[in-house]
Amino acid sequence: MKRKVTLKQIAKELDVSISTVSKALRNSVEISEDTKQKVQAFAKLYNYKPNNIALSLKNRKTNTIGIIIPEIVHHFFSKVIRGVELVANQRGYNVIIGLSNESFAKEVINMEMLANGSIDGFIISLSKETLQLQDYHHFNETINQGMPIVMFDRVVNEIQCDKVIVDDFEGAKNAVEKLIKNECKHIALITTKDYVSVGRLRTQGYLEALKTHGQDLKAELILKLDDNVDYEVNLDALEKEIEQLFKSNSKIDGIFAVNELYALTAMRVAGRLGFRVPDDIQVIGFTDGVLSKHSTPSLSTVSQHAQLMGEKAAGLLIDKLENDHEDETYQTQIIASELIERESTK
Amino acid sequence: MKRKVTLKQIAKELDVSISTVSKALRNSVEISEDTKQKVQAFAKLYNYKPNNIALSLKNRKTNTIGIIIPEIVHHFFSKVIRGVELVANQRGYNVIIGLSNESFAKEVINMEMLANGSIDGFIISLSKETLQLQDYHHFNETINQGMPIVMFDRVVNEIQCDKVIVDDFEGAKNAVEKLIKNECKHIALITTKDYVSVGRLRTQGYLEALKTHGQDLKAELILKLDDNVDYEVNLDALEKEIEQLFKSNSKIDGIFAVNELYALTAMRVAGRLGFRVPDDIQVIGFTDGVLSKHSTPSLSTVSQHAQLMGEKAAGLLIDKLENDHEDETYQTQIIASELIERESTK
DNA sequence: TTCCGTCACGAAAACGTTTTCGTGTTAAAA
DNA sequence: TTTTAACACGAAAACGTTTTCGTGACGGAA
Repeated sequence: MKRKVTLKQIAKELDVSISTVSKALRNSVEISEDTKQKVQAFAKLYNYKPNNIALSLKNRKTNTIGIIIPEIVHHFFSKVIRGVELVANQRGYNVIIGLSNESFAKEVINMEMLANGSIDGFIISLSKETLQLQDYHHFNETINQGMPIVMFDRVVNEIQCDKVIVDDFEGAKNAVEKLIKNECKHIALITTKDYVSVGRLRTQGYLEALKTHGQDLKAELILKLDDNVDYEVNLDALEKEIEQLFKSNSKIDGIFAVNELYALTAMRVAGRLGFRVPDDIQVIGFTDGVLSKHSTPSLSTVSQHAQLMGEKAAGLLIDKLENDHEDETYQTQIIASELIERESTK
Repeated sequence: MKRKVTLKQIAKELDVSISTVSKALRNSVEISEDTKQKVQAFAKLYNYKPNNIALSLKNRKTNTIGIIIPEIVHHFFSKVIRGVELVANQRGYNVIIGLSNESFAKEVINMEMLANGSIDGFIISLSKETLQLQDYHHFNETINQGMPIVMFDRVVNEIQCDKVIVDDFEGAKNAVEKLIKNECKHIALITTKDYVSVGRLRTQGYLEALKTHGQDLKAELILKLDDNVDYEVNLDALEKEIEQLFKSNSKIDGIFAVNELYALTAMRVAGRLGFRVPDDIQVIGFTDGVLSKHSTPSLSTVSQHAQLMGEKAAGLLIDKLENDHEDETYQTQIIASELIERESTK
């Protein structure tokens, strides 16, 4: 077992100073050709690679970015990570992940753990609990210490930083307009409670589309679900809620759901109740998920371009890092969503 | 913008030495109560936290583990990561990710990038290309330098290290036996080419089950797909292959597929060809996926307990790290798979 | 011969810690 | 009064780099 070789060891072996070795390896003009050759050959032989930690300490720069997300077993977030990793790698950065698990406390802990020198900057999507509590001190403190943050998807105005979001409002509006254009007269909305910013915006998009096209808003067509319930493990409850929606509104002919699971479950419940999709009821979801593509019928959906969001976020962060934060202005990049039409709409 | 405060700054401010500050903060008996109080109060006020990088350099221990996987937008792998992150966090470690994207070169690059001091050990699942090339030098070099590796799922005998695998053979055998018990007489296998170890083992499980129960093996019932084709983006091609399988074997009444996508697609194709699932054809997949649960009919499947695999892998790695690698023996932990019966089987 | 400039290299500081060892002061013991 | 021990603290090394600055040797110019 050969431990990694250091400059010091090379220096000793070759009977020169550490400085000489370092310079020789970096091809400094200060060092004679002879010595350079000798040192470089030796280094190659022993597969010398500079120690990253030492470099980080010296340069006060880790070339690592931290990404904190609520959940990783989630198509959207894993695609974002892929985007982040892609450009991070291209630009010589590593990616370290922290999962908040939708918990405020874990978000704070994770950030504190990483903020003490382990990384150069953060990419973050807020946990639901943080959104509820509206406690953003940990972000502001981090920013105050000179560590840049880029937020994506679940963002919040109270924090001054770069942001990457999808046009939730427009995306939802387009989706609902599509349903209207397809002659749906009674479009239901399945959404979350308002504290999740994206849910709120998508709800507003729905409202706006109705308003624009002169459909009146019927409160009984809106189902607001408690997003704290994990319907992924509690599917029955979700189905009951949706079934209730159908039963008290027999004329529903269109559904816009703010995420994939809601949309899919709505389709299934509709089918069970004897409705045909898309003939009787058309459905559009909001997501980057894998379910939409593979369900039968496949689900029309508003794609968020998650990977692109990750790429943009990483790009923004690294730009800021390499400009030495000199740019004190913050930008919000909006990624255009895209309506992907599949079998659940006409 | 207040930069993070260091020991040196505290020392200067309080007019004591750096050593004194360090000791005071660690509650050393060498320091008087008075001084301790003063220092600790000051540190708290300025929110002093030791710099991780400096600690890493000093202790030659980063408390970070690297996980290298072929793909992150994948239910199985993201669940593994969740498991890894869970126990890593519990035990005070961070997790840094590298994506090989199924490429040998990227796997090597990623490992080299991390092996130079950034992490204490690796958790890895091999890329397909690595499995094909059978070039494992980067693993052996890493291990030789004293950095422990734990492999999971896609492992290989040539590398001496701890491993965590699922009982692919048994899992497949059980699944096929379930089909046999449910009176399937013509069970087809949809699998990958043999270089992916897990595909090979599952295939063997299928063969073994047939043999045990006296069914003869019909080569035309086995569909070996080229796993290099990304059928996720090339669904049509996959459907065609499977359709071909059905058409040339009209008596198929059971299907065992080595992953979720194959199983799901088989169900869909079967449906299109007029077969009813599970009445005419029963289907079992192999996966930890989300598709199985939400498809209609929902898919019976062999669960791999991905998160548990991640937890075990992290546990093994950290154990080895904290025993100072003194334990020179390697173990292979086998996670029992579990047949989850849903609607696609009787 | 003297001076100066170039060449090739080494010493040392710095990044932020922890820890070992040394040392000056004070109080108690002889 | 002298010796000793406890106490409280500081200096310095170490982790592995990079970089600035200093310096001795040597050759050429004056």
